[in-house]
Amino acid sequence: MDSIDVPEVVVLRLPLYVRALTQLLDEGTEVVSSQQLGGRLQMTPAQIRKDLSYFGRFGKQGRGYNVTFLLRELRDILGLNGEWNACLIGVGRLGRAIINYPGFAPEGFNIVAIFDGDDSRIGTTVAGLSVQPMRELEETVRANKISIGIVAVPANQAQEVIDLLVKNKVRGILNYAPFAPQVPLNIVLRNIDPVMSLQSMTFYLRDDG
Amino acid sequence: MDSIDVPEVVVLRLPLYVRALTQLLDEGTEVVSSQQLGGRLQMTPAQIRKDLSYFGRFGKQGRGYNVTFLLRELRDILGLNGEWNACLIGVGRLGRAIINYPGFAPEGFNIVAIFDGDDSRIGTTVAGLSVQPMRELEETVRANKISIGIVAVPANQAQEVIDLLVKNKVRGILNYAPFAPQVPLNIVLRNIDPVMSLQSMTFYLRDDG
DNA sequence: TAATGTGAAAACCTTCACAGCT
DNA sequence: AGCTGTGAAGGTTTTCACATTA
Repeated sequence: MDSIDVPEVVVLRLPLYVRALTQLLDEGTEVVSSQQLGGRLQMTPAQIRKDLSYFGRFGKQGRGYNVTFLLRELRDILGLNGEWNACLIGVGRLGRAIINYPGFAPEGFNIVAIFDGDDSRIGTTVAGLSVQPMRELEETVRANKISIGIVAVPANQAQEVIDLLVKNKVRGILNYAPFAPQVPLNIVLRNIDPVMSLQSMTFYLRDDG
Repeated sequence: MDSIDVPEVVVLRLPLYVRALTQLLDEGTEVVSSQQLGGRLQMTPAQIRKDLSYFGRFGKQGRGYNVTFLLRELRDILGLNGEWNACLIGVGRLGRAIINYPGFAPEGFNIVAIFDGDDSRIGTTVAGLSVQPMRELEETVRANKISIGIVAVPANQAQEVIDLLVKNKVRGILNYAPFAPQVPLNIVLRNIDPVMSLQSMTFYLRDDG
């Protein structure tokens, strides 16, 4: 393998390209140049070409990129052509919003099990799934080949939930709890934290910025 | 002013420090070193010291940082010691989840008005606020000094909503719609996009990563 | 002694600019 | 003629390492 040396920032941008290309496809565009793509995404054509060059040569000189082809390649690189099983931990207000979010499934992310530490919620049904107790996590993760854990418990319980996921070989964690998790180096962590987003935004909004 | 030259990455990390310091304060810790803080946040002590040095000299050699003091300073730098008024556009499932999210208000972010383009929703009440039609946005934004717009409409309507916010002098936009918005340079945009987070995560989860 | 604050060095990332292909 | 792919240049960010100070 030679994908060892792709900068992480580049990987973070690939989904953006996937988005833009999907939209272009919907619009019926067959070919796109780095110039045009850059226009949509507000980035330089050179950056797009350089990013793509880490993975291969997808364009045609003088012409640009075939949208369908590039899209398939990028989805392949990101591992998006299969399905991913995820579990959700925490079925409070936030957790229920997450499980009802209609954006995951069409992209191949399936929440196949839900857990909660609160006994009164065990056995209730949310979005067609029965809420399971935490002690069933190990078995369920294994049986369902769950590789992603979505954490939607209160901040003060989130670290122990994350530790449990890690112990059970869940390597990808999407954390919605507003705190800074500690995870081993081999775990892929993504935080969804709107308050933090706002807190850095205000720096630029103060007085006149 | 001399804050002109603070790298954006640094500003993006400040809220993380705010988080960690708040937690330390809760735990009763009075003084913290860059070493300890780095341990919690999984970053190097040098980076923390360098980041802070853009804004002033907050520590004491041989000792570390006074938690209360540093927290207040950082909140000041970020403009978090006052209140911020925001409006929400889109009161579908996602919008309702956002307005019911209990994390905003304690941090000084108040959603004071909600809008929707769908006539059937106008006048209904969500979380104590009456849903207003889009045409009232201009007046409401002005009257309530709204500086942040939270966008929770479907992707295909999001650009026009953002254009409208921009036209009405809303300079900060928190976008939940899964697409790549185009905004003028002076607008501060933050995207909340869990699917994109997952799509870059899977790159590292494929085969053995 | 212990930890900050900071120039300088190293690493990393973006942009340039152009050869080469269609 | 037009656009890609890419070394090299330029710029930015991180890390190092140490003088300095409580």
